[in-house]
Amino acid sequence: MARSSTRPTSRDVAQAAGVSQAAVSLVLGDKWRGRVSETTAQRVREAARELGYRPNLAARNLRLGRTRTVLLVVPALTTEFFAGVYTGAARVAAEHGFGVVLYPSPEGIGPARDPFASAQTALDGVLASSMAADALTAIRGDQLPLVMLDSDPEGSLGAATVNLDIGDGVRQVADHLLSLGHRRVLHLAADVPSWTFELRARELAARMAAVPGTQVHTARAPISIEGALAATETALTTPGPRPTAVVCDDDKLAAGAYKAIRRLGLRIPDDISVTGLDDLALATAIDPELTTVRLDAELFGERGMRALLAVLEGALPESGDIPVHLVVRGSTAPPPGR
Amino acid sequence: MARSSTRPTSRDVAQAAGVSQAAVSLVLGDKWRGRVSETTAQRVREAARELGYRPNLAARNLRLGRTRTVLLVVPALTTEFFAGVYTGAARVAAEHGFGVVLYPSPEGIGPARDPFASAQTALDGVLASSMAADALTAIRGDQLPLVMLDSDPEGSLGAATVNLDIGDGVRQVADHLLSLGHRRVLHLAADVPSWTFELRARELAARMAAVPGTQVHTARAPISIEGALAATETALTTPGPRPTAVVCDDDKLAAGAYKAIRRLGLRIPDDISVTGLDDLALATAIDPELTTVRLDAELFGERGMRALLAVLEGALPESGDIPVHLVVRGSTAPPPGR
DNA sequence: GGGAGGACGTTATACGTAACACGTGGGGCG
DNA sequence: CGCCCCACGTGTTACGTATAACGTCCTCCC
Repeated sequence: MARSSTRPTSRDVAQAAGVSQAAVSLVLGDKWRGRVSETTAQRVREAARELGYRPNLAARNLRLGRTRTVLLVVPALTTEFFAGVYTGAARVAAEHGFGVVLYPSPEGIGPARDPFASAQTALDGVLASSMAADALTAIRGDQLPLVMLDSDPEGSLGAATVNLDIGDGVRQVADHLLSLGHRRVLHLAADVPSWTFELRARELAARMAAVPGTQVHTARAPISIEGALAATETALTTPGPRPTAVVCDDDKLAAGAYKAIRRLGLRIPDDISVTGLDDLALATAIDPELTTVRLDAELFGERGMRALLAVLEGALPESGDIPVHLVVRGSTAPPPGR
Repeated sequence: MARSSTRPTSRDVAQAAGVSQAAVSLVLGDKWRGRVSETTAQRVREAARELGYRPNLAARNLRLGRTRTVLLVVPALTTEFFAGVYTGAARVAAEHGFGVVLYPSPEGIGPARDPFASAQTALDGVLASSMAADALTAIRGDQLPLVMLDSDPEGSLGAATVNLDIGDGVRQVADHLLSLGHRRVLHLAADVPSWTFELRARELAARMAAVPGTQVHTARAPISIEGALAATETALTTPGPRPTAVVCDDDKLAAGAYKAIRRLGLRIPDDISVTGLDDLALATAIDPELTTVRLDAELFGERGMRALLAVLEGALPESGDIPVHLVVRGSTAPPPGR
């Protein structure tokens, strides 16, 4: 119990199982056929699981002089293109027992920083987006210092959290539309179970409800242009008074909404206003340019990293949400007949 | 000389400098103030440089029980948003002497694969995009097995290369426009010194020249919507007969061209056709949808990785360019008056 | 009944680095 | 003149793992 502060080694496992360290290595390395009895192997595996043993990769790499790891150098991370490159490469690598580590040649970080400085690996800590939920259990298993990005403060596993003030962004959108005179709004929501999207729905509904006579209908769509197109088209052709504005959970959904609206022969923003959230390049590529909420992703990353570094030093991370700002462009206007 | 096949260790450096291994560690670790004379330190640094010494990170990490490396978990790599997150995080981390390794929670790679399997680090090999040129010198310094992605076969440092058949893509674009009847074309070129962009210009010019009476003018723009907008507007308002088609080096440039054309009061494709290259989500978000060349990024990644694995096994990598396909959408039509 | 060999493990070692704990002269100071 | 301490290093160790090289029994067969 006294040594619970340090990670268990194969020697600890050996002691717990009453065997030598070598035996542990053999069993866990799957090299024990005919060298260790089934029952002993069982006992070793049990002990390893109980102690939460994870091999020290630095030691293994040193011993083997090999890492089964490959570096993928890409020009930057800003392109969807290289996202696909990574996906394909990682799949094949995984099939061969290799890992892939990304080194996105950073534009903001001085010229030609040594790629290998980024690869010292085995980890000191983790900065995790709450949307990568399935990876979190594995992370917690390692008891590594953890900082969450944009996570439900209640459900963040006790880890420190850095959040964008998305709730305020949604309120800004609502206020903007209300002040233009909109009262019937369609919320095009991302069909993804995530705290951040629930927050958006909640805040939008609450803010609109503060003004008498407002209505918010909701349509759900997967985060893709086609999905948003279909959902929007369905929602806008439903009988009853048509919404005068569509509030989208992100810019990509808004791009889909544009296509649906255009397909119905309506004009943006004359017949119907549209808002997004993210302020991607996409927002200014489409016509008219999209009124949206700008999220300062770089600042978000900076703050997250600062928090993690603070945790690593035993200090208390800076708190407070990161402010976001509404960017008004050409996709919003007063509702027709006003 | 005989041991030139294996990487030099700090002990090799020590021997070359006529000091102990400990001294080397002190000098290179910058902990020698008042412990080692300036002249001796000089000698050690000299020897290290001469031997091309690089510390073994696995050994260092093992010794220190610490890695100064942090993991950033993101939902996927497909969002520009998290690209910004990475940039900001990496900048701050670098300021603190930390590296960042990306673990893009892979959608295609089975559920919740252990993030730490990807982090075995120190590298066996490198898969490098030719666009990350500034990083390449550092890579070569380590003599790691290397496979280049989309690189000039002549200038790839002797490394194996996996290429998309961009040249053929450009030829398909040219043939498409020619068969529609276009004869005056504006080439909106990426203002980036890179083999792949030179190739596009060369192939386009060659293919168009095969038909008598064709003209290709060139405008250069940085790869951004605003840059492309400005360059296109300038090019289209130049005196003389206006081009009937704009061939863009990628989809983002095409989005900028759209805005310039619209600003000039022209219609796509009635007055002028536009083509892109990449087939990003952007291509179907804009109106009309963009005729472009689809690059199979995932396949590209797969082929690259396969090649690298082959090199690591001492085998000969599969050769042959990866085919690409023209996707005809609504942005191209016969030229006006035809 | 004796030796060979399989079943089951163990002991010992090396990977390359960082840093603690020691030397060892020589010069300054009392 | 004697002592101490500083300048300049060196010897040694440990980090945690994988694996080669050894034991032991016990069984089985001649």
